[in-house]
Amino acid sequence: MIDYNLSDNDLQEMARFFYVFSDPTRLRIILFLLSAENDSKCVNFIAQNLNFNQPTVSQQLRILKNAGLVKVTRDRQFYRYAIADEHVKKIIRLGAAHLTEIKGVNA
Amino acid sequence: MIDYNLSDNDLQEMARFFYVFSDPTRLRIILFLLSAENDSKCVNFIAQNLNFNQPTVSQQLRILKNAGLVKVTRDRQFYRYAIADEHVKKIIRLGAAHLTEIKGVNA
DNA sequence: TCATTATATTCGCATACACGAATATAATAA
DNA sequence: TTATTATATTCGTGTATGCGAATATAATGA
Repeated sequence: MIDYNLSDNDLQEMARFFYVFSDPTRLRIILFLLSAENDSKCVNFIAQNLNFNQPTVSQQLRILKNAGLVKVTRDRQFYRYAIADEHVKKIIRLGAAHLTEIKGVNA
Repeated sequence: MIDYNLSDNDLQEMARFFYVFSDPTRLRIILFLLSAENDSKCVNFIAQNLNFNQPTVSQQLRILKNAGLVKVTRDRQFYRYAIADEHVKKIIRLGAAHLTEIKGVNA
């Protein structure tokens, strides 16, 4: 089922994929985008709602875009971002499951 | 289903969880441990098979242990490591799925 | 006890990263 | 055209990280 002999290249790509989810700021943005998956959100809206600086949001969205996890649509002078990969939700669910498990053990 | 309002603390823990999977060396070790899940493997065996230095393997195993993803058992002077969290396999499968999807798009 | 083996730990270094200030770009509006 | 708005990009800085050399620790064996 699992390929245990991935190439160095594949391994690097996989690591790069998980890297995207290894930062709290990016996770916060991802969760925000997931929270209303239907309507995409522009940069300043995200920044204001999550209390981040605009460049911070812009930079993290670029990382998400390069990883193919968000898609951008242009609406006049706005860039609207939305989650583009269905794996994102699954990954977040796994992360949350791990969280509750850890918590359950310590509680 | 998904909690979109996680605390900063939870977010940090989740990020820390995904961070573990964001390095090719750690992924290689994880895959190797998963490849024969039943018998746990000692450090030098892993190092020799994967062609890594012993301290490198030791350090990465410590990260995996601190994250609660591997368990250690002592066998004489050997420390034997094995995957301890069932989420690991699911995460790897998701990463592999993302890989093949990316490849499929570019092929 | 002394040597060997297995593993962990420390340390230094090169690299990657996140972020905010400043700036650039681009579209809209007056 | 000029001002404003939205976003991207650049740059500097502090911090985290991975790794290998060297060393420490601990168990076994002679």
